[in-house]
Amino acid sequence: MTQIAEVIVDVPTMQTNRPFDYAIPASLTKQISPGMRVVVPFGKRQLQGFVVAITDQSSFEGTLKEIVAVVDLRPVLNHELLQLSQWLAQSTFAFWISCLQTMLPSVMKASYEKTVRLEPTADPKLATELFQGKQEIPFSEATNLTSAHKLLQLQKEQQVEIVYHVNNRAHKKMLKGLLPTKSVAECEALKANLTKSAKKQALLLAYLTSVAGQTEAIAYQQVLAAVAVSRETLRTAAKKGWFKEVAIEQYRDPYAGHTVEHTRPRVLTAEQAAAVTQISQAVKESQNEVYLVEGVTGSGKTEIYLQVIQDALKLGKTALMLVPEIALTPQMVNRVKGRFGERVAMLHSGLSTGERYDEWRRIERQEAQVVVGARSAVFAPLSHLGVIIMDEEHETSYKQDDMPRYNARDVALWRAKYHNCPVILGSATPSLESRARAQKGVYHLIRLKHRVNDRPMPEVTVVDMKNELKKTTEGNFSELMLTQIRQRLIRHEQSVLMLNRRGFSSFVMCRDCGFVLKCPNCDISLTLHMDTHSMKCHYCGHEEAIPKVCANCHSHKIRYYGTGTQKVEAELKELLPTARILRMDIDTTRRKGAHEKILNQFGQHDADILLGTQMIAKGLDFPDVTLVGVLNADTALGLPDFRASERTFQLLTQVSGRAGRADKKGEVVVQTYNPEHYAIQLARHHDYEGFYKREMTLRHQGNYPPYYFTILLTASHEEENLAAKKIFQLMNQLKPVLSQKAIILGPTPRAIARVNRRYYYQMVIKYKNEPNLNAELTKIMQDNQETKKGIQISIDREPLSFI
DNA sequence: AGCACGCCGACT
DNA sequence: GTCGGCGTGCTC
Repeated sequence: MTQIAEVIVDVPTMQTNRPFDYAIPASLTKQISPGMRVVVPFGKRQLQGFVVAITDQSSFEGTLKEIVAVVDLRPVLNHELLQLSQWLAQSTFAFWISCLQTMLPSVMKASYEKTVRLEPTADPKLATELFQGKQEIPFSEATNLTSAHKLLQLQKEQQVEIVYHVNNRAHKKMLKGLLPTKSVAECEALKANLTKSAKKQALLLAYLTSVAGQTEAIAYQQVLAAVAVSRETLRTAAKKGWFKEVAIEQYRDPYAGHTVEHTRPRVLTAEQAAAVTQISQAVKESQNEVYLVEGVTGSGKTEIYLQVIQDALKLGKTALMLVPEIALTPQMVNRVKGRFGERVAMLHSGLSTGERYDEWRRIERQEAQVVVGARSAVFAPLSHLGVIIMDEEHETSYKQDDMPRYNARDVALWRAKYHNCPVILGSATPSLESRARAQKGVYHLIRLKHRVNDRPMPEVTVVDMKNELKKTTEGNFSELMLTQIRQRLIRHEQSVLMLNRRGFSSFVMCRDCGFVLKCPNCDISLTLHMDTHSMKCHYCGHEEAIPKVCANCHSHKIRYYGTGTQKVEAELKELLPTARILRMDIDTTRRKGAHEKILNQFGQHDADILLGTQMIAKGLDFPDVTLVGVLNADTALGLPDFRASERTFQLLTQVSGRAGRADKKGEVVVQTYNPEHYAIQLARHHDYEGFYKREMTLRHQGNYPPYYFTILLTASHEEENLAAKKIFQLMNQLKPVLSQKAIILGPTPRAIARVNRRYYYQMVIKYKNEPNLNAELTKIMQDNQETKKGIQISIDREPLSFI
């Protein structure tokens, strides 16, 4: 009976979002298995696809086509990851093929090429005129020289053939090497037969004697370094059969040249030790539990992670540790590499595609048992997972904002369930979703109340910028901030200044009283739309005129708010001409490695002040930094997002953690127009629990997460009215399916309504329990593909940004 | 996504 | 008459 493979083909559309059946030719039956990539005919073309199952019958009525080739010797996706891909596709409303591809290094995605090949029977004139003596030319080149029609005609006349190529872009770095085949005795015999003048060959044979019996291949490089013979001697020796010449696969080592200092486990505090004991027990007993580790910066979360990993390794299990991209600093990498050495694989955006592929293969071959990486590392092909760790669990970068729109936290929880292993979610400022689950007892809450060595928390001073403006002319620096920076300059200590760029000039605020215009229906800040010269709420669509006077204090100093890093740098240079300033923002860190370079410079005290955007809030730990200044704490508060307070609290807490070390006390100065705002006041007192309680009350009142689930639906079209029409139609389609308890916000135009010549309209569904919602949303995705007409629809489950 | 098929207007 | 524009439907 012929075997049949169910294949997901590389065509990301709704119509092809299902397995297609292919016959497995007899020659391939032995080597093919689910999780392998294959090349299959699809229409006229050839495509790459993934075998997701093997069966012996098909419901397809026609005759099945045969699989052309198998790409992999071994499956690139195991049973777990195949199942995960299916779940991911369903839960994020993405194409299955997109999910399969995001789980693998990008080089494993096929590239396609279309060429025209000359048939032997062709007119000789064609060979010179069109093909210029070549046998095969790219299709695009052919159409440049002649018309597409003419080519088709030539194809019908069997003068040319149109060929579709599927290229594998992943290339392994190969080295030539030798594999010893002769025994010691054989080597001695060969040596005895040599003429006296054959000194080099004698040397080589002596070497071969020393490695006789070794089953591992030795790279030529290594041989040449050990023995004074030339490449040519090796070549002739190989011909004579003294050894076997083999190709050795070489991993690109992204850390070559870096020396990593070996580190030992540190002595734990009582709190840390209790945490490690509890979690390691769960690792040992394969319990699928989630531990939320809530601890301020400096409470030693990383050491807990490392020791739990160590315990997992001792049990022969593996560990996955996820870290936000910006926190993957050399300091962080060295700490893990220093502890586990060769057993660690790193996956982050700093690697070249080739290096990433090599790290992935080291994991896949079980040569690495610990994986540290950013979002996509959650798909690392580790088997026997003992623990999954997600540091800075609240970070929004764990959510991917294009297809598939997955949150690495959900994937981590899924994998932990599959492997029956614990998950550690760590943060100084947990997301309300996670903290609330800990409250309900779904997660175990582990609170670290003390810092290692009982270091005091830095003192935070809040400066009310409304008063400052009355004192001086408009500027970004308060008197206190300047005094503090000057003090650091005198003491040869360093300062870190953060300019919050979130919500840059998108909202209007009164400079006298800090009043921000809010929507009367939603209690969400209104967004300034310069295109329509109005203030809009893009939750409910409310619109009003841009105010000329403050509705609260009738001041005329109401304006949109924001400033750039360059401007601040210039201002700072004028105020403090002697200070050496380093600027770190998107502009100065665009080049690869620039980020690291700036931090190194600052670490070597090449500058007194580091001025930057949010990116400086994480991962940097410099002993001489005793002042952290936040220039504008409240810009994010003005954002039309119910998570605005949460973000502000998290950011302030995080930057505060950058100030001061064991020996030098740190200070934090926060400038704001909203000094009484609870997010700022509670951050000032390092009171996460207080913030959690306060914010939960507000979320409860506003019917927001974690009390409600959310879905963001977006429709876009080049013509505004068509996009609007579609979103209203979708709302009408969904309404009858939803219960009375579901809340629909909108539809409204998106804050930046037009992007890339397309208009965007969106609506938000808030719900608690809607059994029919998933099916209807899936239907919407399918229907839309059939009646497209230029309309694009996207569905985002639990979006982290509503802008 | 491509590619074919089909139908319509604009030309050698 | 035919070339080439794009709307529609299919790919195991």
